[in-house]
Amino acid sequence: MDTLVKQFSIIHRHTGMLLDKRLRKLDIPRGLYMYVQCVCEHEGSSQEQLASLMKIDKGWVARALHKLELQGFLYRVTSADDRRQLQVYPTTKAREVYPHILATIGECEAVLTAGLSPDETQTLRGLLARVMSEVVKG
Amino acid sequence: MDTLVKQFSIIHRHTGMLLDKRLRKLDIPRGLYMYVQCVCEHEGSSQEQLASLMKIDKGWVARALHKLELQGFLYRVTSADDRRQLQVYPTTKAREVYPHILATIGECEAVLTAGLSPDETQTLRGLLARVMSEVVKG
DNA sequence: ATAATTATGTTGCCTTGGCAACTATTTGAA
DNA sequence: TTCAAATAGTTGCCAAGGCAACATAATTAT
Repeated sequence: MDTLVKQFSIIHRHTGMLLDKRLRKLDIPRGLYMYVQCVCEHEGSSQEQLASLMKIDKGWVARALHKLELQGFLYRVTSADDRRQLQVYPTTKAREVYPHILATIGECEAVLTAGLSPDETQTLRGLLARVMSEVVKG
Repeated sequence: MDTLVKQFSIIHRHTGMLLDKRLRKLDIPRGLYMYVQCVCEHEGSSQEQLASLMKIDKGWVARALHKLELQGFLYRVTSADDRRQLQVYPTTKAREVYPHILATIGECEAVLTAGLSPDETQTLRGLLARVMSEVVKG
């Protein structure tokens, strides 16, 4: 039996490949889908907040959002009450693509759970949630 | 509840950070521990075989093994019966560091499973093994 | 036996993402 | 009030890894 570390590594990398293949058809920059998703679901959040939601380095978040802004998926406005903050909003383009992103994620999850019963899938989700909360606190 | 895709992404990235922190103390190039481990456990395999065991792109495997060879963790000899193949062997340095790698992986797994009972951990391993076999076949 | 195909490894180019240093703003304390 | 500390974002640098093109060697078919 493999180690958990190895299992997570393999699953994550191959899930990424599945997503890439499917997202390329929509005109979404591969690997940036999650920023579009997150911004659609948390309109007006600051970059720091988005980084914390996704548990991703704020430096990379800044770059990713910049790219997506250039490509017309979102826009950023300086917050009125704290001029350091940028509030991020989705454009119409993002909102149009959002349901397709959800569908794509759904397809990938269907692949991941193809060998599992609905009950087992639920068990897995729960266990992962608990693993996640341990690993993020280090 | 987060999507599985997101959960796997967060867990994988943060597990990587845990490993990095610990491996830096041993003199192992961060992120290359798994190649040392794999070569110790499958002496004499070709690069193609190692890539397939780890489900990692052979191009990156070639580069990783080259680095590790320069740092004295392994050596590669052209196979006698197929002169295209390189057979990879661990050096004494690798064998010395191997138990520390296992210990480090163990520590990280302890963090991951800190919120789980032994039974739940076993369940998780089993579910992940099945998810893995689905995702690698695409 | 030679030509076409397949297999192995190498390399270039690309993206994701972590870390650290830096700037600018805001807040809090002397 | 002014000066120090905390906070938000940006940028440079680095590593991991996927993909495709390539060279060389082996295999198969003609």
